[in-house]
Amino acid sequence: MPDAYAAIVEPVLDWYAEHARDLPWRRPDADPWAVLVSEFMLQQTPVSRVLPAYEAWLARWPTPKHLAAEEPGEAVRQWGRLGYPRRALRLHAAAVAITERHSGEVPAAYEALRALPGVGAYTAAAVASFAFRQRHAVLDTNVRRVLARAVRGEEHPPPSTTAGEWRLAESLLPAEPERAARWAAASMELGALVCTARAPRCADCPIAARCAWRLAGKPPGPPRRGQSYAGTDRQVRGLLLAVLREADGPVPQAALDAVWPDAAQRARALDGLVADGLVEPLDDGRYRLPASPPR
DNA sequence: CACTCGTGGGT
DNA sequence: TACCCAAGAGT
Repeated sequence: MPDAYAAIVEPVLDWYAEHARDLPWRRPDADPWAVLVSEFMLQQTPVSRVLPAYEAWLARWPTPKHLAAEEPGEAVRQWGRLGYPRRALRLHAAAVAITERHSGEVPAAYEALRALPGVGAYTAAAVASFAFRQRHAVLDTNVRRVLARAVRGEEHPPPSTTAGEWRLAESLLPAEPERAARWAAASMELGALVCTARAPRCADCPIAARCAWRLAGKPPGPPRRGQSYAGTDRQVRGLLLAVLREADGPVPQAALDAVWPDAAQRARALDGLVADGLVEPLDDGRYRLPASPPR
């Protein structure tokens, strides 16, 4: 494609300068720890629900060392109803690793970030880019959708990230690190605010004139199977963990039995929570949030 | 690679 | 109202 950079990157950067949201983790006082916390919370969770949880978390644990000194169960409790509570456990484990291996400072190197619990390719690139202003391809669901439409002419990106998507993202990366970091945030913001999954606002899009998908008449992509929830183990796990979160201390078996009628599924869900280290069984038959990290 | 893992708001 | 799906990671 001829000069995709000028056709895509520059208009999106200009658009971002006008339309960027004032999010707390983008402000100058957001240090690398704050950025890391925001990225954990934003994994599969909308911004609007993260905002209050982010503020409360950092008020309680302003540095990795503060969190590392706590029991992991306290992280799970503070996580509240953000969903996917294993993230809380991994964020706690990351704080421990940062304290032990990096003197309590969030590392700047991509590989060191990637080695932290709960930090995958996206989060490592995002923290290196947003907190340390480095040059990395930051490929989240928003960017993948923007590129799928604007460049590939398809409504949705593939189910899982492909090598081709990474190649494309890297080919568009501005040479200057600061500019690359701004592009990362800008392309995500465009996907979040304009090039949305459901009802894209093409009239407000800075690259609509060159968007391959729009120019092709917005052909609908193949149907994608939705994630079912009602009646699954995930729902039962959520109900069980909610009881433990809201209790002050250990909870008797009967309190957990009350949340779901199917005893077999209930047992399977509870076993899963124990296996994940989210719940600790006591010798007296009661259960509690974990007091010590799983080794 | 396919599957699992929470929760709640938007359409 | 019933879906759809949201700054993914780990297995």
